[in-house]
This record gives sequence, structure tokens and C-alpha cells, in this order.
Amino acid sequence: MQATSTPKLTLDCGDCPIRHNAVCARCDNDELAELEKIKYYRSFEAGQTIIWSGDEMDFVASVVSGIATLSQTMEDGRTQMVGLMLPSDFVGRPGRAIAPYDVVAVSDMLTCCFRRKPFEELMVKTPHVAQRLLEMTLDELDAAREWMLVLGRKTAREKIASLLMIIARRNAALNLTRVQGKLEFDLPLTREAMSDYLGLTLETVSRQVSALKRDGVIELKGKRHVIVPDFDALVNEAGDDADGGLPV
Amino acid sequence: MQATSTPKLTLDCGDCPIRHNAVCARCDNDELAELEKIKYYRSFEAGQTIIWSGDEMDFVASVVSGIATLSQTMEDGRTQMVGLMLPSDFVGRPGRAIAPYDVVAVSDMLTCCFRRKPFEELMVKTPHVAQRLLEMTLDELDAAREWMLVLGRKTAREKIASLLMIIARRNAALNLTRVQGKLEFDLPLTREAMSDYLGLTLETVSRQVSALKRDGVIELKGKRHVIVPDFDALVNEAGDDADGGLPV
DNA sequence: TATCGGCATTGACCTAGATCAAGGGTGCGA
DNA sequence: TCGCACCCTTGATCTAGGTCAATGCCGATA
Repeated sequence: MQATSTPKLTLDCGDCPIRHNAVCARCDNDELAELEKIKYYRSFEAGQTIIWSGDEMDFVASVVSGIATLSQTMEDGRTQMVGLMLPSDFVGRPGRAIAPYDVVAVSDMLTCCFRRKPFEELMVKTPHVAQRLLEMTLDELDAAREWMLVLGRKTAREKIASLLMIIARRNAALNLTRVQGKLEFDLPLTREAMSDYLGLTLETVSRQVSALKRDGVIELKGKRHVIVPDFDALVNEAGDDADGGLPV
Repeated sequence: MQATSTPKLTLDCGDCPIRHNAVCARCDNDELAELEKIKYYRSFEAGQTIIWSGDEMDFVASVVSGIATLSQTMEDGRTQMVGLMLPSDFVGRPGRAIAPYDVVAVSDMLTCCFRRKPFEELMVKTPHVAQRLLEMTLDELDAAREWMLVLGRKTAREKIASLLMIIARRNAALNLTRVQGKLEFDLPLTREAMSDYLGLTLETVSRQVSALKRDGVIELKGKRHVIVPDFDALVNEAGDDADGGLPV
């Protein structure tokens, strides 16, 4: 966050950090050139709401860097996070104009955007985009179903362990490190955001984090930096069998 | 279930009840002919497990008639339903050989199957299949996220009401009737299956169904036939705002 | 017509997690 | 350096829903 005004953002697709994971992953050079024509970058600050549920949404976007959350809120204020959007994840849906969730930037973010209509037209012409989007959507569906088990059947302690596991895994994926033995990472979420993801209260989150720490499953440096001495022990606490389900 | 032995099952795609909703919905006649070449029908009896989680799965399928559930089970036996597959829904995933969930026939079922490899090859050639599958997958992702709110934040009573709402909606969709005012339908699920879907115990399901009945939100004929005198009242009990989120 | 097995209901009691309430850091702007 | 906003933690208490247990209701089988 060194600049408060938004600088002109440009990036050659060839140099893009998410080139090989995002919707454009399968594109050849010609297709990439087509995308390049209609893309534009947009940045958001930590805490900023990118889209409100119910708003018209005239673009779709790939997360280039930073983290966003998708969440639903009931009239009485109960809220449930339904997605954690990390670099290369795709926000928005071709063919839909109204956003069904709030999208909030949790950290400072950079997104690669496409106006919806041109993107939809382009999808018809470039099958590799549609193919990749299908693959990504199927992965997200798996992740959502995995999360249904967490929400529906796991205890508070298991829920916390499950969340830490997922964050550790994704972190490892970004850094291309193995997830086993000792590892550490920063928690990108406040206790409240964690509670919204897990269907708990923030007090319960706090208590269970303390409990895991007391039991030596994790160590904390400050509030947000987590050290996991033994990843297998954490997986065990999550109640998953050894393979840990889908590597999200 | 008049025949216990499986008769030779054939059906012309033109006469298929799910022709305009399934993965083949967008196909033109040529594409349909391609599909017709590789399709085969398979029927299952109520209660039969179609696929075990972890099993090799060499086919994908559309549900033609009947109902199936997708569910995950933890080692200690806790189980969570993660999907309810109704006519026109698609089971299996192109590009994946191992089933991640148990798939169980809840009623007698008929499915239209394709061996996985030929189907994957066909998907490359017939973009309309891939397009439709993307659309269906996006819808399922929305439904899964909607369900995350139910599992994470709703009370037992709201959960039951939400489930009844969804079943009523889907039933209406099949019969092409409006969902408003008075309506009735059969519950396709046992109390236990309902509890697996809702992340509750079967006792709680039973109690809350009784409570909704006592309060006049629903009436029961037998254990499984539900009459909803006023759909809006039910929606209200589900805690959803008037529009009720995504029409699944 | 007895009885058996699979569902469903209902009651009594218990507990995990929610709720209410009181501090405890820590960083930042004045 | 003060003080104010945010987070976060911890304690005391309450309650929704789980657990355990008994019973009811059918439809199927003999």
C-alpha cells in the first residue's frame, strides 16, 4: 500500500503470476491475445467491499493477488462465508447479471477484469476458456461439498483444524512447498471472519484456537502467525482420514 | 417395480423426459446422434448404493427418473449429504476416475449412462455438451453455497423449513406448477436421510417436523405426504427473505 | 392373526457451543 | 504520550440440539 492513488496498472499476460492457473491457463497465444484486448486491472484495498449481494455485476474477474471472501447474510445479520477467493480464482458468472453474494477484499488485492458481455462472446469463440472454467467450477463444487461436511458434522475444534489445514495447503501450493512435518503461515482472516466461515461465534473460535495451542497442535507468534509443528497431528484433529480429502 | 429382472431398456432421445434439461439439453440433432451412439441405460432399486466413495468410476450419467443422494462419511460414522440428485441432474465428473462420494438410490431409478472416456472425447467435439455442463455445474455450485448457509447458520426449525421448500420447489418444477399458496408433495426422504442432509439428528428432525405441524405451517397425511397450506408461511419459517434465494 | 423389522415419535437428561460481560493487548493518529 | 479503535481472550451462564431410552405404527411374512 505505498501508493494511495491507483497507478495505471498494466501487466503482460506472459508475465502474469496466475497465467497457468486462472481461466486463461489453457489458452494458446492467439486466445491470450483476444483476452488481452478486453482485460483491465482493478485494485482494491483491504476491507473494501467489491460487490454487494443484489448489485448488478457487469464484469467477471480473476484474482491476481490478495484474498477476497464470498458471503451471504440473512436479514437478521447472521452471515455465512461461502467461499475464499485466492489468486487465480474466478469471481462472477458468465450469463448472470446480479451478484448473489457479497464479495469483500480481505487484503489488498489486484484483479484482472473483463466486462461480462465481451467475455461471454469470447467464451463461445475460445473453447479453452470454457474448458478451464468448467474445470475450475467443478473444483469449487468439490470444495463447497467438502465444506458442507465441515459445517454440518464437525465439532468446533475439528472446524478450526480443518480451516487451518486448508489455509496451510493453499499456502504451500502458492509457495510450492510440501505440506508435511513442520510448517508455518500467516492467518489471513480475523477471528470474526473465521467464525463466519466456520458457522461459529468468534468467542468459540478464540477458545478453540487457544485450546489447540495449549495442546501443542499449533504455536502462535502474535495473533495471526501460526506454526504447525506436525501437520499430520493437525490433520488428525480435523477428523479427516489421512489423505485429507480434496487438496484444495 | 413390476419386473424384478431388468428388462432391456431403450429410449429414443427425442422421447426422453429430461431431453431439455439434462446435459444434452442444448444439443442439435447431429450431436444427439453422437450421444445416442454411446449411451446406455441402467436402473437401480431403492436403497441400492450406486457408487461407493473411493471406487473407480468409469462412467458418468444423467438421472432420468428417481432420486439419488451424494454423501460423505467420516471414519467414525458421521455422515453428511452433499447433494440430492433429481431427474436431469448429472452424476460423475469428466476427467476424474475416483468417486469422492457415496451415491445412493433413494427411490427406484433410471439413469442414462456414458462410459467416461468416450464421453470425454465427445465433449471436445460437441461444445454444446460442455456448455450445458458448465451451466449445470455453476447452478450446483450456487445450490451448494446456498446450502452452506443452511448448515452453518440456520436453526433446526429453519433447516427443516428450508428442506421442505427446496423439495416443494423442485416438485413444482417437475410438474410445471406455481409455487405459491397451497401445495402438497411426497417426502422422498426418511427422517434419517433428512437429518443427514441438514446436519441434525433424526430425533431433532422428528421433533421439528411435529412442531411445524403443531403450528399449522404444514399438515401431514401419513408420515411422508406433506401439505403446505401457505407456501409463503413456509418460506418465512426458513428465514429467507421473500425471494427465497436461488430457485433450485 | 401373531410377530417382526424398519421407521417414526416422544420424553428425560446432558453437553457443546452460544450469549453476555468484562478486560487485555497493540497500533495509530492527535 | 495519550487515548481510542480494533482485535482478541477469558469467565460465567444459558440453551438448542444431542444422547439415551422407551414406545408406537405399519406393512410384510408365515
